[in-house]
Amino acid sequence: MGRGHLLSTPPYEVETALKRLGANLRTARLRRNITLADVAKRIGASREVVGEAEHGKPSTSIAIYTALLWSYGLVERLGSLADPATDDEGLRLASLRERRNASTPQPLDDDF
Amino acid sequence: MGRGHLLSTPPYEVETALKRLGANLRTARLRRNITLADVAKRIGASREVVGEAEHGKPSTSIAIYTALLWSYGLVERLGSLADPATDDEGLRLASLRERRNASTPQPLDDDF
DNA sequence: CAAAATTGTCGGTTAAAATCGACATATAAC
DNA sequence: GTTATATGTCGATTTTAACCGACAATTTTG
Repeated sequence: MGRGHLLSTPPYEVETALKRLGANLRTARLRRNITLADVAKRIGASREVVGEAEHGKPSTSIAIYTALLWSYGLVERLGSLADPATDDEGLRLASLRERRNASTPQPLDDDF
Repeated sequence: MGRGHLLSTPPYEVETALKRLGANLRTARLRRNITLADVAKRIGASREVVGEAEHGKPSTSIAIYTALLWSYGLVERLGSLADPATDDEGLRLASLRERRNASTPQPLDDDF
């Protein structure tokens, strides 16, 4: 995956935010009294990657993190992360001039 | 990466949550009137992966998503995603019995 | 209309993510 | 103490994410 300049050494704020998220996920799991192996099986991933996510590993896929949120019933919060309605800076800029929608050549319904 | 059962076909709720997050990230970028190439260079990633993140690709690393939030000044919201203080289900369970630490199972101190 | 800018896509390369098995080290329970 | 459970770590393998360059398709601008 390339020499992953971002993946290996992310900005400090990114690193700390991920560590905090990982710690929160661990707390959520322990409160629910389930093991790494249990939740890993439930989301269809290996036990290792779940442990790495709980440590805030930056190069771990967002699917792992999101599936953990989902298994704890917290996934709907993800969609409000960059919610345009609460993006104050964006709202301010949008009120000045909304940049017309960028190119989207073909629907191409991406299903990864 | 293994046959990535989760990465290729995540739960429906996970998929939709990621697509919504990606769309929000795109809106945030367009409002700020910057290009994919600009933000990619700013976070130290390739233009492609940023575009993929804006499509909600599950197998993309969380570092990309988080760096985008960071570049838009929204990264602090990530840490509150699974915030133990607002995890109602977790709080309810924690009030019953906290699994971590809390050794010495309190041999039943029913006073009176 | 054409030119410019933005975004999408393709082929090829490289580094590493994710998996599995087995074992070591906590941690909790007996 | 001992046993059982949970988590961390290691090596090896397979899959592929992320990179780069170039080009195609799209949208915006003049």
